[in-house]
Amino acid sequence: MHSYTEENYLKAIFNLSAEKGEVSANEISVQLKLKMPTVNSMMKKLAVKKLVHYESYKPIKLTEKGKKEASLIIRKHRLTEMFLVQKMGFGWEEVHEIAEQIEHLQSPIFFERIDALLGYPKIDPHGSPIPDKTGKMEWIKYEKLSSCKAGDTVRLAAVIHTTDEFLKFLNIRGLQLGLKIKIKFVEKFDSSMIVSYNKSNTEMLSETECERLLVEKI
Amino acid sequence: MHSYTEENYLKAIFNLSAEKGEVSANEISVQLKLKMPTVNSMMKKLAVKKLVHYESYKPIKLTEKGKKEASLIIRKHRLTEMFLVQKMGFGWEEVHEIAEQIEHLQSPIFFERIDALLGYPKIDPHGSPIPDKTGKMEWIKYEKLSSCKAGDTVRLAAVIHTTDEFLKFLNIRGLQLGLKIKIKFVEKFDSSMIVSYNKSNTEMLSETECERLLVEKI
DNA sequence: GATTTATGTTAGATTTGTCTAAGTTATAAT
DNA sequence: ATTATAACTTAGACAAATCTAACATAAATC
Repeated sequence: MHSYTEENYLKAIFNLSAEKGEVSANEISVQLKLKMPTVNSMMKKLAVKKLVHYESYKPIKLTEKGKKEASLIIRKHRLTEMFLVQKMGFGWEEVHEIAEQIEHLQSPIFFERIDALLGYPKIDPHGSPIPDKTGKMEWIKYEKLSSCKAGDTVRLAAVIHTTDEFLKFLNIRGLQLGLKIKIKFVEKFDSSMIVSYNKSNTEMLSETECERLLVEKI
Repeated sequence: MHSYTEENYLKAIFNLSAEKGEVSANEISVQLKLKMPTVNSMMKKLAVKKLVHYESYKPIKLTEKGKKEASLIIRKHRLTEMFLVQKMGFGWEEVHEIAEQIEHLQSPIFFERIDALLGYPKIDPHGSPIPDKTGKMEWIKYEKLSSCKAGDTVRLAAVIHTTDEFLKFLNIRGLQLGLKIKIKFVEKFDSSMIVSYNKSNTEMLSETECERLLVEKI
């Protein structure tokens, strides 16, 4: 179908344009660690294949076709991450790199089997939604922890902008999805929070950290 | 390390030269479905990398380094096949194609985990030995079923020159590794055999089929 | 509004892995 | 032993994906 390389572009564009619906060529080049002319020529190629809307000097958007293709790759990525955690005993901080490779496998039966063995999961180990077979994906509307107030009690639902380091940071503090967290205090000048959970733990979380934690109010 | 393409050449050369210790460029081109000049230029490249011994108009041999690299890819392939069968419920006829892709993953922890989850298996689902981490592999010296005589009782130990079709053929007849088989009769003119197993089954196996079944005498 | 800076584009080179066409060497057949 | 066939090599072309250098446009700043 599409090359490994094209798939990586589609995924990058999808992720980078998640909020605004469009990306600059520059952002893509930073994300994929490629030079701008490389991105430029790939955009022309993807435009010919009707995967992106591309006009000179304008931001890049995925077409409907492009979005679907990207979603299906992300589906494979997230199913794989879930399988690695649930069935192979990996930590949530170990799975990204492996899934980056497995997501490109061309084998519908392989991913169908993973899906079935996992019981058709709706979210991945980081709380991100897994697109369905048609490429549809729905983000449940969680709040950022950073937007909560002192006194709120919330449940940790997802981690965004995950890096191995941040996930290890959460591991050390015993912070995992589903955990009930009580916000004790919000520092005025830097928006850091004092939170408690698991009956005994009390921790300070910086604003950056709170921006990356999605929660649902209880 | 080495490219996906180079890995496929190494594996092909390893498999094709298993018996004689050397291969012709022509055999490689047939195996990989590539034209001869393509193979020729790759041989020069692999020779520069000290992975093969190559001299004009002479058969191709893997160097020790080349053998080790090839064995480690085959190790990943066979571990993967075992995992797909034992842990994911695939049939032995379904796993080759998937393992062909997974064998190229660059992730030592992934294959170490597979190995551990399987309990460090020594053979794959088709009875082929799995090389160890240093690339060493030992074929237990099985006999071909075709070399056995009427009256012999044997245990099915491995299937060689496997194709999906042949494995499905065995599935239909309930022939699986470990099975005790009694040779009832050997037809003189075509070397086909009448065998019985599982108390009730009696089947005729052609010479070609018997050549592909490795057994140990009981 | 003019100028500087950041972003985007074009042109052309490079690497990898493939091909076809043409020529060379070895092997098989008469 | 000569010839015919099969196997191998060389030369040169091509596509994919990358790069650098030079140029063009848009955005930001003064």
